[in-house]
Amino acid sequence: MRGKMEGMPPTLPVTTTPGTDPAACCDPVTEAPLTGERARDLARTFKALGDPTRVQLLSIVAAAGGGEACVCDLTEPVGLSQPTVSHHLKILVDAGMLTREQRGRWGYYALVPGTLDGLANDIADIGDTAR
Amino acid sequence: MRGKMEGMPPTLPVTTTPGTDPAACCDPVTEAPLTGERARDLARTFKALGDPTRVQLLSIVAAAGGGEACVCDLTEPVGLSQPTVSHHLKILVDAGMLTREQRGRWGYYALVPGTLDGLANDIADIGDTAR
DNA sequence: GCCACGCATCGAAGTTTGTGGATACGTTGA
DNA sequence: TCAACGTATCCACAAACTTCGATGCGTGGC
Repeated sequence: MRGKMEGMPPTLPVTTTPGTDPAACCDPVTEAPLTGERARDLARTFKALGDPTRVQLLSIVAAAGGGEACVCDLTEPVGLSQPTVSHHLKILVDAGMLTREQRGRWGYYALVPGTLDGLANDIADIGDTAR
Repeated sequence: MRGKMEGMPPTLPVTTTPGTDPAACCDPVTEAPLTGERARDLARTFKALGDPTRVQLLSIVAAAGGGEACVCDLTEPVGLSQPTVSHHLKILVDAGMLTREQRGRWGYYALVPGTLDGLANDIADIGDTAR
């Protein structure tokens, strides 16, 4: 399918480079937009942020004094059990957005410096492709 | 729990405002970081981007000539069936990141202008809270 | 009026995810 | 040495997600 040449594209301005087959319904992908691997990496990060609890945890850690927080200060704001909070924190650590450091009895979570800015840039880049 | 005052915070610089109970393991949340509702909204957007296929679709649409693409040009790059691609596109539309317009026989998908930049700013804001 | 086409929707199967109770592990204080 | 504490891990279960084949709906050409 998609190989017939009956209907022509209606009103499209067609910015395609001359010589391209005009039989398609619209311009095919002009430039390679994102490799599959890059898309997978980005999606992995987005999935880690795809839960309200984790977004909240991340922002709490970011807003905490000293830039770090322990689990005991995180369970109450999100209103979930301690195992569940630990689970979410592990996902954020595995995604490379938080670090965990054990000091004495407590485990402290802190933001990994560049990741949020880097992610913001990646998102803006996708938008810039459209121009 | 978390109300005992036995173990004291080890080496924390403690930037807390004086008068705060120093018995906690670390500074509690100093400033309200993100309302639950805001976190939910953000997470909803992130979840929409939490699939490699959707990230790829978004970037293909962004990179397409004219800033829009029809389903017939999207199924092949992602290597999935047409119903599945339609499903992913619907999720992106519901998330407010794409628009769908029917012109003649074809349905065209295009980026919603401000959303990606807005999302990039939101992410950067969370990071800015930390520092 | 009929058929071909592009695409959305429906139904179903398999997988992943969120959640909490129970429990194990390392640390601290007695 | 032992008990209490802070957390991570294990287990189980319900809910949500991804995927595709089948089907329905609107548009366009004959």
